[in-house]
Parts: sequence; structure tokens; C-alpha cells
Amino acid sequence: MAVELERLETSRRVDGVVERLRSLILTGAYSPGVQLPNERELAHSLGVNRGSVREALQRLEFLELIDVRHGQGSFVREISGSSALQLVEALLGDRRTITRELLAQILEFRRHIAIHVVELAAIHRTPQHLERARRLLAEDDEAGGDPERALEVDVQMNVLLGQATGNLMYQFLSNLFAKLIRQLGPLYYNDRRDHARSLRTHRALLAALEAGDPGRARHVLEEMLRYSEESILAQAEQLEAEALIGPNAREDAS
Amino acid sequence: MAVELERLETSRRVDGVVERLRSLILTGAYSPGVQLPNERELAHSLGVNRGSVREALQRLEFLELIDVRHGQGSFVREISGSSALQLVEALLGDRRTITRELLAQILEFRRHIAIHVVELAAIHRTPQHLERARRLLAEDDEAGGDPERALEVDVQMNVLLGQATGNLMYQFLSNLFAKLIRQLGPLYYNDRRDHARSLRTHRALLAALEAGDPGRARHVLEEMLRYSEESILAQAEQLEAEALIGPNAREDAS
DNA sequence: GTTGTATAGTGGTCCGACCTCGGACCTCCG
DNA sequence: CGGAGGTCCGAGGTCGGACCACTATACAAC
Repeated sequence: MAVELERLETSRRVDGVVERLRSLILTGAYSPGVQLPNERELAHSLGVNRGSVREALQRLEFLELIDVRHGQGSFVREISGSSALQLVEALLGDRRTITRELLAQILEFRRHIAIHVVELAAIHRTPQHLERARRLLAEDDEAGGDPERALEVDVQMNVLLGQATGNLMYQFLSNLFAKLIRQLGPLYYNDRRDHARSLRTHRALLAALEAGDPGRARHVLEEMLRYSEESILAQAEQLEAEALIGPNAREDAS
Repeated sequence: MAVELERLETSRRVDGVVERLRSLILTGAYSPGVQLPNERELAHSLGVNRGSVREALQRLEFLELIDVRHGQGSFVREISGSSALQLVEALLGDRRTITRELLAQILEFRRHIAIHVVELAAIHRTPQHLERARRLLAEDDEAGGDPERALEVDVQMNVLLGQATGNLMYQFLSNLFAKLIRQLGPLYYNDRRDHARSLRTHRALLAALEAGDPGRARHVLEEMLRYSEESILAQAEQLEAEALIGPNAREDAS
């Protein structure tokens, strides 16, 4: 057995800048309406080139976190005014912005969407979709206890269900959820029993799809969601408790 | 009354580049898997600086239309693999990518979401939300025949409903729909009768919200959607018919 | 007071150079 | 022959420093 080497991250400069600014905004250090330092100044104080700052700002603008106005400056926007669902990725990526309340909202939303997705999938799935689902299930069996592979199978199942709806919008949302699941993996798949449960769910889901029975698919999913939501919220509370004991998110000053 | 002057667009260079590449991808000129020309070449052939090309590519990457890989190049992705709902804005912004099928999918999605949004809004709305809704209605009255103002009121009503749900995800989606409605305005509000209808709907909706009655709110909305969807699809068919007669989207070659 | 104009500050674009990454190929040597 | 390392090339990533374009404002002229 070789020694496990941590892959030391050499992310791009821009990513660092984005993350820094994003967290300043999301945690409220920069409140809505406030004007950011100008690009040259940001570049100087962050120790990067102005081009990098510009790319970072562009990304924040895409997330609709800021408003860049030619000749005036960059201004922080109201988070709730955004239409970029990708924002939840960012929100969930930072301990300081994960709250039980936020998780509950996301889970409620996911429930609403996911249920309709499986119903639609049961109706519109083609033989190709079924075939791919069977292959996924086979992998699921192989995965055995490997939590990473099991998680990936779950992710792929989500994507597949989205495609089977035949509706682009639900595909987008399913893909988004897939990303979130990957991100929250540890909060989700922390036990071998979870894998077994997930396997059962997938099997039942496949059966419902094969039968083309939306009601049954819905029922299977609701069952699954009940447990999954509970589990996630429980984990979240634990995290919050820990945060109270050691509320020391690492501080980086320039 | 001042003469209505079209604001002649002096959009940024980057926007042009983005639009050009985006349409090449969305219309299939660049298919999934294909590698784009490298940045230096793109810059040269588009007659812009490499920095601008980079910003454009980054935006396409946000939309998950391409995959930029350090040391390798930029590659076109499968559209359906994206999780960026903002993509529909782009899709709806180009005549060549608007299809009846796409519209139908979006409308189905909107129906599903909007219904749940008004139900949630009826449950979670606060007095502040009601107050804002009343103000909006007053504006709606004033608006008289001005279609632009009426449209804007409708947009704001959407935003407000999203906020009233108290769930960030639905806020994001409502904001997205608001943008789409603004974009599709002409397809939507083309008649004074539509305005009257919309006014009635808004009034009924406010009453349902005040009563805190989700069932009633849902009913009002379903009524409204029935007409609105019909109207949009009819307009779309008309567009398609026109396209068959004059299928000459302007061609730009380098 | 209104109008016009200069000016300063900000984002937008440009250039040309160098760094870093990834793949292909080449060389060495067991 | 075959694997480990070296070399090179083409691609994106970063740099800095100049200049252009837009906005708001202050101030001068009317």
C-alpha cells in the first residue's frame, strides 16, 4: 500500500480572488449597495494582476452578486435579487453561510422538484434511459463499500432522471442537484447502511420507471427523501454545534 | 411627449464575442466535443484583444457551454449537461434557437414552479409583502394603456411573489422568470385587453394572498396561466410561420 | 439659474511578454 | 524491448503598463 498523498491544490489565482470577494459579500462584510474598491486597488491589495481581478469580478457579476458599471465602479447587490441558482453552490461551500434554515429551504425545493422529475421521467423515459439506468445499477452493485463510487452512482442517477424528463429545464435543475450532492457527499453518504439503502432505492426506482408508473416512482422517491432530508439536517445541526464550540473559521488578512 | 428614441447600442466588445460564439455553439455549428480555435487565433480572427476573448470564453464557461482546460484548449460541451438555467435567456434571445418545443418545456416548468410559488406566498407572506403588492396594484391602475409599465408591474409582481415564499430558491427562480417575462414582453403583452386581464388577475391574487388562502391563489394563477400559455404558444407559431417565409437570419462571416 | 466644459476617477480594451500545464516525442539505459 | 526521465511545443494563465470610453461633478461662462 502506497502512502496516501494529499493532492496539494494549485488552483488558479482567479479562483482565490473570487472566493475571497465572494465570501466577503456573502458573509455581509460588504453589504448591498456598497461600492467595491476599484479594480486597480483590488489588484494591488490582493497582489494579483488587474486582469485577474477583472475575471473574478466578472464571475461575481455572473452570479449577480455585484453590478459592474462602466465609469462608476462595482457595487454589491442584494443576494435575494439574483437569479443564479448556482449561488447555492457558493453558499454551501462556506461553513459560515451554511445555516439550518438555508438547508431546509434547499431541501424543500429539492423535494418539490425531484418528485416531479421522477414522475415525468416515469412517463417520458425511453428504452435508452432504462438501459443506462440498468448499467448504473450494475455499477452500484460492484461499488460494494466504496463510498465515493456509490456517491458518484447516485449523482449519475440524478442526471439520468433529469434527462429522462425530456424537459431541458428539469435537466438543468437535476444537473445542479447532482453537483450539490457531490459537494455535500460527506454529509450524506457517511455510512455503509446508507449505501445499502440507496441501492434499494435505485432498484425500486428503476422498477417504477420500467413500469412507467409515475405514482409508484413518486412514492419510492418520497420514501427516500424522508430519510435523506432527516439525515442531512441532523448532520447540519451537528456542524452548527461544533461551530459554537470552535467558531474559528480561519481568518486571512492581507 | 418626447419622441421615443431607440437607445443605440454601444455594447461592450466582449458582448459581441460572447454572442457570436454562443450562437455558433447553440445552433450546432460547433458541436459537443469539438475544440475551439485557441485564444490567440480567436482574438486575431475576431479582431479583438486576447483579453476580451478570454472574458468571453469565461462567460461561456459559466453557462457551461464550454470547458476550458489549462494546457489543452477549450471544448464544446453538451448543452443538456449544463446546470445554468440562465441558458434559457440565451436560447430565447436568438430566433434560431426558439422552438415551439422549447417554449412548451419552459412553460410547463413555469407552470409547475409558479403554482407552488403562489401557494407558498399565500402561506408565508408578511404584511410588508401585502403592502408592496397593494402599491404595485395602484401603479397597475395608473399604468392605463402603457404596455411597458404594465409589463414592468407584472415583472415586479413575480419578484414579489418569489420573495413572499421565504425560500431563497424560489426567489431565484422567480427572478429568472421575471427576466424572461421582460425579454418576451412583446410576445406577451400585445394588447390592451391583456392588460385588463392582467389587472384582474393581480387583484384576485392580492385578495388570495390577503386571505392567506393557497388554494385560491393557486386557482387564480392556473386561470391566468391557461390564457398566457395559449397566447405565447400562438405567437410562437406565428413566428415560426414567418421564419419559414423569410428564413434569413442575418449571416455574419468573418 | 442654466448651460457648457474641463477634469478626475472608474471600468473597458489593447499590446506584448513570460509562466504553467499537458501531451507527444525523444533519449537513455537496464 | 520497455520503462523512466528529458525536451519541446502548443495551449491556457498571469503579468504590467498604456490608452480608450463612460460618468459624475465642479466650475466657469452666459
